[in-house]
Amino acid sequence: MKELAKTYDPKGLEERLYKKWEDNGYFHAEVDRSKKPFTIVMPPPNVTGQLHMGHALDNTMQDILIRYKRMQGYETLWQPGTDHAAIATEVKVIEHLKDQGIDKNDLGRDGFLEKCWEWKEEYGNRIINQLKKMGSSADWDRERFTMDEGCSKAVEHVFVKLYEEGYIYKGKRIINWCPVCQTSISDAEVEHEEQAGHFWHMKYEIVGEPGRYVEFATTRPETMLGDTAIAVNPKDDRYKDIVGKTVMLPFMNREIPVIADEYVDMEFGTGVVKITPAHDPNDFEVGRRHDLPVINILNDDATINENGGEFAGMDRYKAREIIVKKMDEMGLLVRIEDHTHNVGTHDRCGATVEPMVKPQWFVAMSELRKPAIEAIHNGQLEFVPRNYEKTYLHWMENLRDWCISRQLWWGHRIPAYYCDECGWTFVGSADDVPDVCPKCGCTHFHQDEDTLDTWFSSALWPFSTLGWPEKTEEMDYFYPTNVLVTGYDIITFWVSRMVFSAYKWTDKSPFEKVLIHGLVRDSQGRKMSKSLGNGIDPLEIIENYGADALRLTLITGNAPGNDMRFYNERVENSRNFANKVWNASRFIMMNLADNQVTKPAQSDLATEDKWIISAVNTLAKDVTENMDKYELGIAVQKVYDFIWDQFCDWYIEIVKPRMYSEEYTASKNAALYTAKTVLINALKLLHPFMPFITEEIFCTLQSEEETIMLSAWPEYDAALDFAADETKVEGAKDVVRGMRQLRTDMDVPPSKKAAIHIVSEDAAVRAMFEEITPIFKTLAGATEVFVQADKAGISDDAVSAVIPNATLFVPLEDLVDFEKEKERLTKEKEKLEKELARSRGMLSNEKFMSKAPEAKVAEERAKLEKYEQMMAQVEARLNSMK
RNA sequence: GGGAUCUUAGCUCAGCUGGGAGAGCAUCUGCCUUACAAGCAGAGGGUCACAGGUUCGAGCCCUGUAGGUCCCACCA
Repeated sequence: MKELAKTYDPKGLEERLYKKWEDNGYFHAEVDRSKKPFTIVMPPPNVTGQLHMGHALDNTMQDILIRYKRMQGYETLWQPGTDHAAIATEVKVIEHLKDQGIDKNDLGRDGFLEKCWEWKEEYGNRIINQLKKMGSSADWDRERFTMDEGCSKAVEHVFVKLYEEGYIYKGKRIINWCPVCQTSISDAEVEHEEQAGHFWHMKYEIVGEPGRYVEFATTRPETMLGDTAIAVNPKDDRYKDIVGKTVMLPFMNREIPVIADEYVDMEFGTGVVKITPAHDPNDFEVGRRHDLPVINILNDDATINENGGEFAGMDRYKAREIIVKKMDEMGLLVRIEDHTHNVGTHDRCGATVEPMVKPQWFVAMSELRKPAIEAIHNGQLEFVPRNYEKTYLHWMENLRDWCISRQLWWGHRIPAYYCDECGWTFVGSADDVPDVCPKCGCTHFHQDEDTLDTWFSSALWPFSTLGWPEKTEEMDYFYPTNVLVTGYDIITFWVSRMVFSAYKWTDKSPFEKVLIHGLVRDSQGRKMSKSLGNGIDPLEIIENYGADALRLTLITGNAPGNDMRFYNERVENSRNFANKVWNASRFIMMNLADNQVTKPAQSDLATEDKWIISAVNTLAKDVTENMDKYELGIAVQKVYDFIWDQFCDWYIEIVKPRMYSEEYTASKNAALYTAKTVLINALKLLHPFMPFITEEIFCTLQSEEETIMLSAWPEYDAALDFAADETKVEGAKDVVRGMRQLRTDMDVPPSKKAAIHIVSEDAAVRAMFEEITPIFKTLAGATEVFVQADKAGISDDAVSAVIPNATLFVPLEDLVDFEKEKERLTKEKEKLEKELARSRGMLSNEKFMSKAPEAKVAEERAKLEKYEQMMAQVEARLNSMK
């Protein structure tokens, strides 16, 4: 067997093992009807993105689930791919071109797209390679891209169908416009941020009644240039008489009507609102109700356009300043109030969004969302944790139509074609565009300039990646997928849209569960961001500590849906654990050496052997349960505790003398066999979380040809349940701890002496004591252990029999501080009293007795009996000390 | 304004359907014991935010209060 280094060094090893896995095709999934499928579709990272902690967490969780299910014998497909990330990529490419002194518009559409594809070729594999460094066992043979041929076909198919069925329409509606990116954006892409601003109280003069004014307040004075009405509440008596009259709009010298609309809140401000249908979503609605003209006063870059009269060409904020000044000069500015209000900003660039009226493409949501809402109510779709269902439902229920057109070049171009002459519209694939316009007979068509929102293609991801709309074997076998793992931040962007799309096109939910995780924050709880420069690079962590340590850190101590803080001390602990596993394995391998270990007869197994076998058996059951409930953090914590606290700190220590035996005895064989098998099972349970180190050790123990990846997940085996031995060893541990404590208190050197205090008259307890004596001998320096039989309990002879090598007996009273002991016993008594009350309470409770399973009742009875015994002993001891 | 969520050890956080308060880090003590000092054996430290309620029993369930975080939302 090969020698292992003294400390675990993941460098080189991870790369080597990953290559082995990939070369052997272990990640690859095929349609195999003899097996049950398990599918996860990977949230596609931005094609030109870089791995950050969010990806690291997301992918680790998915990889854990996939590896777990794979070991359980499922045909596991982890479907990977990348997203073209329309605006994110386009912005990057534009910046890159700018550095070279090239302007996007000079290149033209085709030239620019060529650059984008070049960019994609150059960086497209970067993030994939980074995901591989994490150990991700995705089926890379099936890697997809949202703009590859198949996905693009799916997108076109969906667009055309939705259009034909009337769900997609083109309309002049108010949309969010980003003046910096020069494109429309959807509601979900707008972030509202509170900003300090002003409330400008101004007034317009009523036409025909010189000297009479209507006062109102606004946060955006410049929009007055596009005002087409003044509105009051119809119930507002203050203004009843002016409804129907007109007021004079300064600068523009336009008469605009005073209208009455329920939208106006009488309590707020002066109860009067200026109406600018072109630049406010509410005003737009009001305008529609009253058939008001829509006057757009802004250019695409948010400067005032020719409709703004004398202000044309000015920046929006400059215009605001001057308008306020002039209004003041005209005596139309009443006062200025400080006011904080919510301003919409573009989540990509941070620019203040301007509501604008533009022709855009929309998806009508009111019908499509229905099954997606119903899915939660009928349980076809479940979130983990459940409370995110509320977020999802709330969003779904309050949804407006989805603006899907973007004024970008990088993306799926809208498959709509217009006749050059008459504007007749054809929606369909390029090949089907008619040669002659059926309306005017002209033969020239041009395609819509806009592209689709990047989430339009993402919405189809769970099935477009499996070949849909073609009828594929994959679609039939792997779909619907089992679980989607993603952050709560994109439930609205992505999850909701996948769900309604899936119901529309496949008639079912795209996944059974959505496992939600939180954000990875820095050590101070801040979001990791480029601008703060507080991002921790996962690759750097991998370089310094290894991928396993990173993965463990991301999963430990984190509950689904909760944010987590990331800092190096936590990774160090994970790294230390990896080292612990490494060294424990190394120890076992050293002792295995050239010995031919054989399966021992059950009679050769020592108490501690059965204990640890039983413990790992129970562990497998518990961990499996946690995994099935997606409690990954709890699952790995249990494995961690088992390996470190039970297996290393107790089992290996207990068993050392047996292993050191020169002669190859049955006892040594049993210890080696037990250690090895328990280690292998523990490694398997750990493998989904820490794939590399477990594979390396597994292969060293077994053979290079094998892989832990495809080994069978440990299953609970009732035949390996040795509850009695677990109890014995747990008892022995208690006594050993007590001895250590006593020694510390007495300041006795470890090799000198110790004491065991037996408080039992029970022959069975004495027998058990005898059985576990080797443990005391090992862990407490046996040959010089001092034992004092309790006065009420065992005779000195009995003790001698138990520890034949004991050389000296010292009366306990000489070792123990009498007062301290009394204090301890009193506390013990109090504790026991509480326990007794609890136990008696439970057993006398009707509900508990009638509902609790029998085993639980029996357990409680046993406990009560035990407590009663202990109580009697404590009381006897206390009395004897008086 | 609506909704969600959190408050547990000095710090960061677990705690699954109510049934003996936990981990890591930090602190302190003693150990280089032939797997591991990236280690071992221990210790200290918590009115589980506060106040009520349900229960034999509450960190967990209910109500209220205080404070924090996040999401959604058109108050001009």
